[in-house]
Amino acid sequence: MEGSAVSDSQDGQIASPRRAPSQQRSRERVERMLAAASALIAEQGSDAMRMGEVAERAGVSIGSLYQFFPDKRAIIWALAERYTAESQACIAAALAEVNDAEGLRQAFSELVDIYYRLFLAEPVMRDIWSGTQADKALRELELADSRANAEFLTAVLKRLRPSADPEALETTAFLIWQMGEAAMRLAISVDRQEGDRLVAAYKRMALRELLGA
Amino acid sequence: MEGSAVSDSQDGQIASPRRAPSQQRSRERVERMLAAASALIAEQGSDAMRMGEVAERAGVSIGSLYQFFPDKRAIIWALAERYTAESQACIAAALAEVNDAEGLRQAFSELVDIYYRLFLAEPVMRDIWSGTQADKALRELELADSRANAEFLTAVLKRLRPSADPEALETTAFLIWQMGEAAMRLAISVDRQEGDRLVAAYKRMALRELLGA
DNA sequence: TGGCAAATGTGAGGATTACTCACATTTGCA
DNA sequence: TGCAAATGTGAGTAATCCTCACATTTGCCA
Repeated sequence: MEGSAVSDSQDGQIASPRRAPSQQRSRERVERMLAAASALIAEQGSDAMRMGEVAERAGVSIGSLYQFFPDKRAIIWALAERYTAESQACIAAALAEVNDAEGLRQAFSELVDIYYRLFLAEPVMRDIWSGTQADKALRELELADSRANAEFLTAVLKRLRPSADPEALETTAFLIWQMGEAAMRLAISVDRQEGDRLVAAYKRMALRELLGA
Repeated sequence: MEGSAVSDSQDGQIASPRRAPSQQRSRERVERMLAAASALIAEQGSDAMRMGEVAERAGVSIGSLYQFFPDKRAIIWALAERYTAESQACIAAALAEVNDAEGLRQAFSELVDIYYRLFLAEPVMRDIWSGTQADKALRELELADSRANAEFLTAVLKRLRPSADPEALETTAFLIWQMGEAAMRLAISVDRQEGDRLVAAYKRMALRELLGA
């Protein structure tokens, strides 16, 4: 029982694949399952997504689905993980080279715009991040992701303001990041015009905090 | 069929009592149902709350429960509505008399503290606001509540800065309010010390925005 | 190449739970 | 007192997640 590759989701813990697909065939099938889940979430939201429907659309049996995903949340979690990994790389790249205030202003402004467009365009991401508050495992993932992203920001701030209290900078960066996600969620849930204004206001506030020591 | 007091919850719409309790007896029973639900949510969270358990603990049958609440969400919604009504009155009172910058600073600071303590102390409120993102009806309620609260803040800002663009003030107030709720949710999901720092940082940022024109 | 263990595939059925409904009881009122 | 409306009941229905005993396929080695 030890040494098994199995890792079930329990309580609020992370739900990784029940069994890692080792053969080419199963890897392809798992991809089909994820694609089906993604499509269904885009159409109706993750809450309305039925496991039977995912299996049917992926052209596999319900048993196969559960061979690789211990439960429904695990599928959503797997999709969320992909998004976070992608966006984290993007964020790291955008902030890595920033060395002055003007650079930070530009990079941050661009990041906010990218995120906003992503939220507007990606129903799956939107849905998953919405459910983030209710699901413990997803919330952990989002918090971890947010901390990681905030760290890139902290690194920039430490470069720009070496004399400031590092802990305070960390708190500020983390808060700004989380508030950004809150602002985005808010922005996409009101009409487009108000959403744009809200994002612009957030950007202004965040930059004031980041730049105006 | 017209003129009935029935108002079922549909899709993402508001779920009000299926039938308004008109007799003393039923009013007391509805109170017991709400109390039972509240206790169960405090113990295990609204997701784990079972309708059968609510009925049992309230000492009524499952049928009686559904006589007054069209579905599970309606009970949660009813509890949420009480909280929002209470806190809105409190906020309105705190902001009504504010007429200068120093008054705003004090009133806002106090409000943030009150809210933070409330979030820390009230597991039910915490749980309900967490689920707010996933449930359409709850989200509507929270948005409406947030807009109402933001309006009190907007009124103050208009008094303090009569020459500013009113629409911009509204956007700012709404955003600050929503970010506050995000900051609170974040603060209670990390350890207490970091939570305190996050709330303090939020307060500082919000006040800078509110006061420093 | 044959054979075998491990990996993968299957879907009927178990278990849980929100919710319904046909019928019983209680209440307010003329 | 009688009766209609309000209220109360809980076994039963439906929907859905997930399991499990068994079938099939694959990789691998003698």
